[in-house]
Amino acid sequence: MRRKVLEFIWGSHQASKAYDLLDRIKISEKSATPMTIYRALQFLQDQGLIHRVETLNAYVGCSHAGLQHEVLLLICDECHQIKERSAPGVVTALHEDIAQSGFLTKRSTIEIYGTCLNCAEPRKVIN
Amino acid sequence: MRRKVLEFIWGSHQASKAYDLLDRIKISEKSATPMTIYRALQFLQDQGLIHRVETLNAYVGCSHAGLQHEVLLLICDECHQIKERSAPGVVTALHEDIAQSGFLTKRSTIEIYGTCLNCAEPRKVIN
DNA sequence: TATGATACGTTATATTATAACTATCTCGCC
DNA sequence: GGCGAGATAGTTATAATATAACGTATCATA
Repeated sequence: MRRKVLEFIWGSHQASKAYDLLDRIKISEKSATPMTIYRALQFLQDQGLIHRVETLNAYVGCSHAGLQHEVLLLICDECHQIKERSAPGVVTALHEDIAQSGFLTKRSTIEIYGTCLNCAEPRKVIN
Repeated sequence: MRRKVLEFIWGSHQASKAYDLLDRIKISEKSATPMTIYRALQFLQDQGLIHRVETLNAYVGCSHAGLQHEVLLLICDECHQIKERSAPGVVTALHEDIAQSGFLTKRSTIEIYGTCLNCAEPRKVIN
């Protein structure tokens, strides 16, 4: 079950919605309900295999599975593809900056919207 | 209506949930429904008077109303108070770093969880 | 064999948010 | 004064997202 959910999520560079996953899972697993999906999603998050995209109420595969890391998601407004970026330097700088105000960071959600390289320079692709 | 919603939100340093606001508004405005609240919230966001806390599905007053700014929320796990921090330097650095990979940032959501100064050093308060 | 842990099934419900249509109010303008 | 346009709010219904609570099957192993 969990594997199937993971495969669906990994099959897309866009974020997957829980109920869309449910619809797809139901084709082969007739007994699937929302619980089925949410349990799988919880498990996969616990294992660090997927991330939840908070701004979209959706889920995306983790590109650095296994490694502990700060999550920084770049979400393209045009193609809706999501890239996970590891920018430990800047993120650490951000945390240190925040620490100066006396706030002890435990975890952070950073989701950035804009235009990805492919969508910003379509000519490179067309010509 | 909008003013009342804003007052309720501003009356707390914690995030306000839409349906909690609804319950409170209903005391004086019997006709209030979810639409009432969500319309007010939308308006207040458009005016830059409040921010949505994506990780909590909740809303918090903006401490820099009127100014255009990157939003960076510090959320304390202990007291649940939320501080809005403007850290233009680091956030700009983050955007520039991301720009190097060819991604053009339009907007970002940054929500950081941890322990605030008051909760981290309770002795300062007690002694 | 008992038993405890794990994964999944099942039913119900909670929580968050929007669609679509209607009504009212205000204000400028003829 | 009366009319029309835009803004605000009322009303009804429903969509979308997520969890609670309890039941069942399987399996390793003490």
